[in-house]
Amino acid sequence: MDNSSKCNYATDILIYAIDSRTNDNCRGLPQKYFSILLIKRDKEPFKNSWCLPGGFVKQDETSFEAAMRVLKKETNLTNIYVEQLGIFDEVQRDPRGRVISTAYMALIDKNSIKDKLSENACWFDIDFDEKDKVINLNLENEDKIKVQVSKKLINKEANQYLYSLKNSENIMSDHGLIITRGIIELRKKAETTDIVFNLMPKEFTIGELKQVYEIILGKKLINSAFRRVMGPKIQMIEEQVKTGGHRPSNLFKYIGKEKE
Amino acid sequence: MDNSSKCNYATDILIYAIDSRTNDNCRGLPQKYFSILLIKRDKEPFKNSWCLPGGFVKQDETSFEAAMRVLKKETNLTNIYVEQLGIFDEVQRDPRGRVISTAYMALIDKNSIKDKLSENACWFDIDFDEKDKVINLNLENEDKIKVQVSKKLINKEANQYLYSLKNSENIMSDHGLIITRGIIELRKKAETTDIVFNLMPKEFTIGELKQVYEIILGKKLINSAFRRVMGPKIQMIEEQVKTGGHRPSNLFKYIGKEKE
DNA sequence: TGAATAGTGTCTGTGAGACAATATTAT
DNA sequence: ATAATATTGTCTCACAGACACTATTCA
Repeated sequence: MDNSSKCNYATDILIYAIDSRTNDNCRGLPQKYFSILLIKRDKEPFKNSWCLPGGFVKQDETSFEAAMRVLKKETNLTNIYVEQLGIFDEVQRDPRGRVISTAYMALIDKNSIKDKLSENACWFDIDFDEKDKVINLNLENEDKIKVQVSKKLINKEANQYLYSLKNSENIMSDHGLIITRGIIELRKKAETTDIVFNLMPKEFTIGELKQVYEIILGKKLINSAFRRVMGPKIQMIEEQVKTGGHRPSNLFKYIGKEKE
Repeated sequence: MDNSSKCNYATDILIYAIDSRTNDNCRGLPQKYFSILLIKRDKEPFKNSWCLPGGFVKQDETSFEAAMRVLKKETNLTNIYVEQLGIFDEVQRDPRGRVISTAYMALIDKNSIKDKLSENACWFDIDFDEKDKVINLNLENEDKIKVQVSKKLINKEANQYLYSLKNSENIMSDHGLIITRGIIELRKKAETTDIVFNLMPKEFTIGELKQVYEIILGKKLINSAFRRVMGPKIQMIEEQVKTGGHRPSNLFKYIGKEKE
């Protein structure tokens, strides 16, 4: 076998979580933010830009194992939801030469992180705006990262779109595109599965759950309909929580669908 | 950059189509079969086994471009539905050394193939049986290929399963697993999108369309409900077809949903 | 008291499942 | 006539959207 098809093989992992920060309004609930963990690069190429946690895949491991290794290093977590997003293999995506990367998406409950983040890691708030043909993604914390992705329908039957990077600032190569694809995938699954519960703590109120669904789906939900749908999937716990100047709420845990 | 993460990079393409063969019953409709195109290997490793069309990815092309190149070579088709299925990168999957492969799934209308298949290519009928924890896949034509895949729930919330190869006969390395994953993906999309129309000719009867849906979904559908759902997506054409000892049927074409 | 959220009730329309009934052709 | 499929109609039930109403807490 000759060398003509040899590529450097890397992995990148999207670590999404929900951040909860108190509001100005003393009676209101804390506001929730959808966020992603990024790393500040300390060497070339893209020095001082932000990038996804990741690295090269070793000869004796799969990209999944490599992604788990990176995840554990950054968050010290194991046993969480991880899904393969796909491969990113544009010829020119890395200035160092041909580097292809398998991207994974992880969903975590931020409260479960006990250790301090590494010095160059940082959670960014996600502002995601999907229009007909363009997606604007803004990530904000220490830095402001702007990404623009164009969206083109390529198969009407299967509702298949082609996403491609238009601009990106302060972020390595195609990582803005990968993040966008992850959010789209998450949104899609949020509408058809209970994937969102992977972002929740073990115990939560229905109000919190609804907040998280609203952030992920990018739209307001109807209260009673939401409760009706969630009802069979969750179970009340004895304890209650008093969160401010309003009626206290019950805590629930996820139990899955009643029948299947 | 050292050589420690260099992999041979390949692509494999699942080419699915519907085959239509006349029945014993002179009044009945021709029976439809779900089928896949395989290639008989003429060299080691796995000489005389069957495998997916594929090959190595060149330095100046993406895996998608490589897959399109293979697809054109085997079928002389372009401009058809193709979707990335994911990467298969188990360390031991190829005896020649580390070879990773990005798999694509293509759906075609078999009637659109005008050229003769290459000598070592052959369409296999698919018999797919998904049980609770095991999937049995049998492919039949010149040879009989048997594949057994185990299925394990790994995330209840997202309805995420891990599929792994248990046995496979007459087929190269993990290609039986890749085919299985493709069928599962197709089934899932058949329930939520109009992806099935990619397997249909431009003009078809509702009966034919229903037959194809029934093969893909692996279950019988209710006639009137099927027509009700398909109604807004299709449009009648002037011509009719007389297909046997029964009322002639109208021809339809796909137009997509009325409103969106 | 009133702001803010928690939780319940109810009306209505849509859409799927089930099944019945009619239509048309070739043998 | 009869087998086989095409096509239409209709009844019921479940469920989602919409919105109103009650409950409870703290400032």
